[in-house]
Amino acid sequence: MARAATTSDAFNAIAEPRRRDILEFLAPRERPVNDVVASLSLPQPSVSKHLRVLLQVGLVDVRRDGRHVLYRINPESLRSVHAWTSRFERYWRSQLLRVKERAEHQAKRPDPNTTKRRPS
Amino acid sequence: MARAATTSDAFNAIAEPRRRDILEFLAPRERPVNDVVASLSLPQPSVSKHLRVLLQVGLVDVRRDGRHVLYRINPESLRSVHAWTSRFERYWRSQLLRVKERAEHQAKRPDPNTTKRRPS
DNA sequence: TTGACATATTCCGTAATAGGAATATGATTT
DNA sequence: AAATCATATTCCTATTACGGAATATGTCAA
Repeated sequence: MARAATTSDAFNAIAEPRRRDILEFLAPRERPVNDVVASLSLPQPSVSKHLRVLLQVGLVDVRRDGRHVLYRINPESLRSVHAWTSRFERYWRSQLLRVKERAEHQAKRPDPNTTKRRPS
Repeated sequence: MARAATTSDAFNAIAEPRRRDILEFLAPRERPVNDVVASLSLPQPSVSKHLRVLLQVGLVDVRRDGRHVLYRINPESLRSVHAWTSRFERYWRSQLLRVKERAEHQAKRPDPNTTKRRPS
């Protein structure tokens, strides 16, 4: 059956690194396509195609202004991904805690490699 | 060049919904392959293949115990994805704020389409 | 209308997927 | 050693993605 379409959901859409770059670039404010092209040094057709994917999964919105087409992120669509990863937050937190505890035990018998040092 | 390999990073690996299901199942504690098979009702070879992908990107770890092979999540690897989406948190927060403000203005001049209604 | 600018679409080739079925490998028990 | 249990690998196929190049579409200006 092959891999799921990139347009099937946000998870598939953001698997492509360039699309993540585009989203980051659009985050602060809406931008015309050519700004993306210039900023990321990608061929214009490539950017248009990536934007289309992002649009189809609702990660960006568009509006036209004269001959410019302005894209902006729809951050709401990223919440699903954020929410999913958040389910694992407690696990990496407890993992960090274990690391921290180990470090504190170490502190009783200090490790020369870990002690403070100034740049010589 | 075709799509990036599913094994190239966590983003690509979790694009596959079954792999996300597997990670959720493994989250509480390590499990043998057959538990995953039984729990998710997937063919065993399919599970083994998915686990291999997850292993290659570091999303899970393994250890052998007799004839069982126990997989466990490595939540640390999901932090990168969480961290990336977090960069957009402030944007959806302000988006929510705008929605909330609109709602409060609406409250002053109630919209009949929005007012409460009981099923007739 | 013609031209210039901005963006989108199409066509092509290559590469890589996930699923299914069959089979191989590894470990344990009898 | 043979049978059994647990897991991994291989082979096959249909589908799809991405990049590049060329071209189409759309909008404004002169």
